[in-house]
Amino acid sequence: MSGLRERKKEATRAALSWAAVRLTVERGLSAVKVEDIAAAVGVSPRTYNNYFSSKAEAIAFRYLERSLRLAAELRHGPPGEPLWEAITRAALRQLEPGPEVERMPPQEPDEWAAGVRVMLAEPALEAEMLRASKIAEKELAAAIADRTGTDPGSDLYPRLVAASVMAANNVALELFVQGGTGEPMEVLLPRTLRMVAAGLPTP
Amino acid sequence: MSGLRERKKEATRAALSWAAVRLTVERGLSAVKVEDIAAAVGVSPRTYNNYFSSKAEAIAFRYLERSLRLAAELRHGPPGEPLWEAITRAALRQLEPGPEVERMPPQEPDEWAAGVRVMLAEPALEAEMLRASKIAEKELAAAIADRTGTDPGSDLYPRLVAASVMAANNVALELFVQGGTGEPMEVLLPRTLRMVAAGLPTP
DNA sequence: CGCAAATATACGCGCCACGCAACTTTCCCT
DNA sequence: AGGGAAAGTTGCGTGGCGCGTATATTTGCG
Repeated sequence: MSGLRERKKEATRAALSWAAVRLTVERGLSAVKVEDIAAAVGVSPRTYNNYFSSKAEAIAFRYLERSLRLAAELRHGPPGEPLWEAITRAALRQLEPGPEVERMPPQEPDEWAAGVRVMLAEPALEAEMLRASKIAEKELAAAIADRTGTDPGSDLYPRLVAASVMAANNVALELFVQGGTGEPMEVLLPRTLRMVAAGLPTP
Repeated sequence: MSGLRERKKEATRAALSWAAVRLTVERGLSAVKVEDIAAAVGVSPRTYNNYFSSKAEAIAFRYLERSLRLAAELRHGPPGEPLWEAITRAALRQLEPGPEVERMPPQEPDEWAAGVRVMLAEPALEAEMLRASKIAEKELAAAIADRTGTDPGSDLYPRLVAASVMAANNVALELFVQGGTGEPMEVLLPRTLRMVAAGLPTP
């Protein structure tokens, strides 16, 4: 599992993904060629395609990884904890910056945030992010099914909870990057989760 | 709005979309070239690209249209109706086959259903369907905001409700096409909607 | 009936996903 | 430790696709 091979592979994948994000934020998606991303990491363009089958997939990979951590956290928590508390804790935990952030200190936070907004507006990106969401949702449904003793193949409950959690997550994230209110994710996310957990009666 | 021009355009778009679906169900996505779709409708390949920028988009268009009807139904219903009743009614209304179905009588329902399953398994398709979902979700959020007097730009409520409704819709649809239980959409959908509306406590 | 605008088509270019066949690196077993 | 198997990397080549541009054709409107 943690042989030299696997670790090197993951390092290359992360490097490619990160390079793709950085270049896209700097120049815009269409101005970045696959060749550029590969060159930035020091591999051949062909190798790039062994890791990611499109530019969008490389960029969305970072989001996918973070989303998958939600399900992983849920599995590794204390089994006795009430479901929704465990979910909220796992969701908050996923917000903590991973070890990859320290590699790229954002020197110009404002400019970078603007670039990210432009990046997320790309339709191709949007589709790939949603796909990542759905992959994570499947993992999450499996984890919830484990916890609640339901069957993800035939029961509605785990799927619905997983879908609702991702919905809450995405709504909070949207509102955050859109920056309407200045509230941080640590505030928005628990609020949306509480709302979907409690139900959504007309206010 | 309903000039000859517009209607012809919509007819061409629908024909292209439908041809794309039919050919894909018959042969599989990669075996269908854009040229084939254009030829089946009788327009040039370049014209095809004026309507849809990818094969996936053409296929997902039918799903998009149906999903958008949900928001439209919600707007055209009686304004006094309680929100969740209106939503449920609109969601069920959207299931009724549109006028386009009568044009293509499915001669072999079983074979066709199998083809649809294969089609939906394509990753590129999945991404496009999700994108369509999100477009519809935005419309739905706007409609809900109208009804409840909230602001879709800054309030969590309409976005969360819209996201939850689409989540319920998609979960029901997944379970239906996957065919685990033999229950029809008319049963699954109200159930998932009731669940997300009432909240999702641990069972 | 004729002009303006919108749409369809023809041509062409550059990018990109991917199969194939060598070559190199890592792993595992004795 | 060492050697063969397995996995990863790379170069080459190909076909399809997204799209810009220019031109022809059709529709809408006065």
